[in-house]
Amino acid sequence: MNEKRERTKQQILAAAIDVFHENGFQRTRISDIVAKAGVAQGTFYLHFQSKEQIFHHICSEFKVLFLSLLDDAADLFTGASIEAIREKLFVFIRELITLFTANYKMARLLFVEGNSNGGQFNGVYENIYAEFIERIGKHLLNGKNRGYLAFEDAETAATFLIGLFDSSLFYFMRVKNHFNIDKLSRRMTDFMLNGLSR
Amino acid sequence: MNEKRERTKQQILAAAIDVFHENGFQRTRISDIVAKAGVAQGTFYLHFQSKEQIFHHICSEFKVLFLSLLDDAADLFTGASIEAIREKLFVFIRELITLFTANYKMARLLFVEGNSNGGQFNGVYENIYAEFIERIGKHLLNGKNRGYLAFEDAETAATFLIGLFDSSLFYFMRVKNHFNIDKLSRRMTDFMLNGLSR
Amino acid sequence: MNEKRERTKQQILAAAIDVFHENGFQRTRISDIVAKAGVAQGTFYLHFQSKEQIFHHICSEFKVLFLSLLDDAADLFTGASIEAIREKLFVFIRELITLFTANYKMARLLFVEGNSNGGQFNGVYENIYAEFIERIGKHLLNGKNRGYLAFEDAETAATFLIGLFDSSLFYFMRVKNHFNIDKLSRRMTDFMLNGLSR
Amino acid sequence: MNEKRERTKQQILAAAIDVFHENGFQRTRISDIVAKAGVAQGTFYLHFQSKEQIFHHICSEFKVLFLSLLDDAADLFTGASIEAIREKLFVFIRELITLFTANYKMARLLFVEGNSNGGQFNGVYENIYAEFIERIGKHLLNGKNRGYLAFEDAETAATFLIGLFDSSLFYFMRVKNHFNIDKLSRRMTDFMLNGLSR
DNA sequence: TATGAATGAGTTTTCATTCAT
DNA sequence: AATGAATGAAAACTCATTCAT
Repeated sequence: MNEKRERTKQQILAAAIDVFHENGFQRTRISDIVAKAGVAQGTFYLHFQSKEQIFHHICSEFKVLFLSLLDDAADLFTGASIEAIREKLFVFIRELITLFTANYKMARLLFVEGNSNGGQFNGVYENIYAEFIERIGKHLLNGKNRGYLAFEDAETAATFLIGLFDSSLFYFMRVKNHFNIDKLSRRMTDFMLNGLSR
Repeated sequence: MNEKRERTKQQILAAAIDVFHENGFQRTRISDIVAKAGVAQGTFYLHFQSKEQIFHHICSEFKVLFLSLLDDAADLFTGASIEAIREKLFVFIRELITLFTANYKMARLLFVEGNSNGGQFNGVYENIYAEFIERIGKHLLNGKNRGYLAFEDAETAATFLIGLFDSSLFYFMRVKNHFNIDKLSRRMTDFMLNGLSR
Repeated sequence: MNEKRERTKQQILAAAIDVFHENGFQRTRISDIVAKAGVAQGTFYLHFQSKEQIFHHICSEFKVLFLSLLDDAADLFTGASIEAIREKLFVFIRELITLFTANYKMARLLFVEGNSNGGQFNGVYENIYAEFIERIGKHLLNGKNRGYLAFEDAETAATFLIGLFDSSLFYFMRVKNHFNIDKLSRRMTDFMLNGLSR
Repeated sequence: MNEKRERTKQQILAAAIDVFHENGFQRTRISDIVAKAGVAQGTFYLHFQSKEQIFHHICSEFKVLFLSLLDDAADLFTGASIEAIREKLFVFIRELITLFTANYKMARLLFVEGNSNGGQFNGVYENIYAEFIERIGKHLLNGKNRGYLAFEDAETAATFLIGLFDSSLFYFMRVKNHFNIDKLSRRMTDFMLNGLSR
């Protein structure tokens, strides 16, 4: 019984991600979600309180995945040599890209849809973006202190890296059906490390 | 007479930019716009055909400003020396940032709001973004051919530059009340050129 | 087994009386009733056919108690002396008030909730009210024929007595936490008999 | 223009009184009101905020009429003789009955519908009922002090009078198509004054 | 040209009732 | 007999757009 309930909830979630991605938050109707999920209108409200709430739920789900990846990157820009650092950064970026591509729709909901819409979901977005920048900024300082990196201001540098990462990644995911993750990760890594060298 | 009409239209446009920026496209009501503009509900439709149309109008207005700047940058990455290129790039970026900050709300409507919302305005956005990438990509090839720049794929490199530019610029405009345009332009220029060096 | 079933039904009934009284018929949800009764949603429909039906059931339950009291009052206003009549009336009124206070919520559902709500339950209410007036009217005629009472029209007089009784009793039950039943019965009796004297 | 707006509002109000009276508050739909008023659904919301609000509005309208009648009765039970008092009371009751019959539907909404519905509108009802009782109670004390009336407790006596008045009046208005206002007023007056004599 | 009252289609949400377990 | 998940019809309310003045 409980298992079936959970299955229904997952159906609704999956359908919601799809139609939110397709039509945007505002333009998707609950009726779109339930139609795609194959359940009745009222069933939606057994599992979620409102359209807003399910959107938050989806964003939070991706946020957890994303932040756990950030946690694993604690010693980014800390290594025995610039080549060791390059390798670590490459692995990290590849993991990030893999996460984003595997959850493209969710990622886009949080990072793009969440960023617009006149403040309605800016809380979630700004919160996670600030976290992203702060952590990368800290790691960058490590690299600078060890003499591997050169930049004037950590926040600015972090913003450059992250901006480059998210904006171009979403571009590729949007316009290319498939792209070589390894190659893109490598190019990003090189561009970033070059950008932060003297 | 005609002058008064024009003034009314400008009032509506200015109000629309404000409330679109504040509440997002979907959540702004025509009644919000006309209230802020100080005109009657019906007056809106004497000047614009629909909510969609005024949004497009605003985006187009910024698009014109933006593309004319791009036109001026025809010989970007073409110069007598790397330092000459650096200076040209710096000037170009500073002009871009100046344009974006002077028209922050319009810029954000086009680049952020236009990017989300499930395809409703993706036409405008994707169109201008593609143009941006294509032109920068061409300029980059010039720079590569002359031996000033090193990268494997022009589209990828252009995407990096533009992603870095727009994503981080919007971040600064959103979270900082004021920031030093010169300094930011300089740092971006350096980061970009370093990123594109061997 | 059958005993347990009956207990469940009583739980639902008790809960229904409470929440109907608290929120009114329309505003109580079946989910409120079952929540208070501590049973599942579906269980309600094993015992009652609908929300209307349980409301009717409750009203009928009180109606039975009420009419049996009326039956006992067959020889009201029939007595050896005005003082004997006064005593009989006093006892009758006291019994009525006792019944109403002991079943305040049910009484209010029938007499107040049943009187409003645009005809939905007016059948039950009007039926019992008409019965009330008719019987009291008949008793009053007895009293008049024997020369104990004076009034022009029995229906009018009965309406006065009953109106006075029900309206003021509900007022006291609503605004006073406790009140002296004996005293109120005595005052009502005196007021009524005085009102019906020359 | 403004006049037409007002006319529309009055149409909606009249329709609302009708359908509230016919179906009760909960069971009337906005669509019923606007259908009867001959306007569109949205027009309702140009004039009233919600179903609750228009109900309050209607009750308040009657409340004003009612309280102004109460104001005029300041010297009730104050007179040169019991017969003078009887005449004053008769006039007052006749005015009240006239007001109630002329505005039967509104009166019933406030005094009956407002009394039930599980507390949703009890505020309005209880407020006006308490006012009624308090004022009549004060007048009664005057009559008692001058030796014209006899009763133990003014609140109880007032409650009797008012209960008799409202409950029986609504009964007559409900079951009789027409009734003689003068005759009913006279009978009520006599019953009340007799009821309050030794 | 400007006004603002009116329109009515469209969407969310609620909740009595059903039914598989 | 009891459960509680699922249903879907019904209703309030919003708001872009129209149109008479």
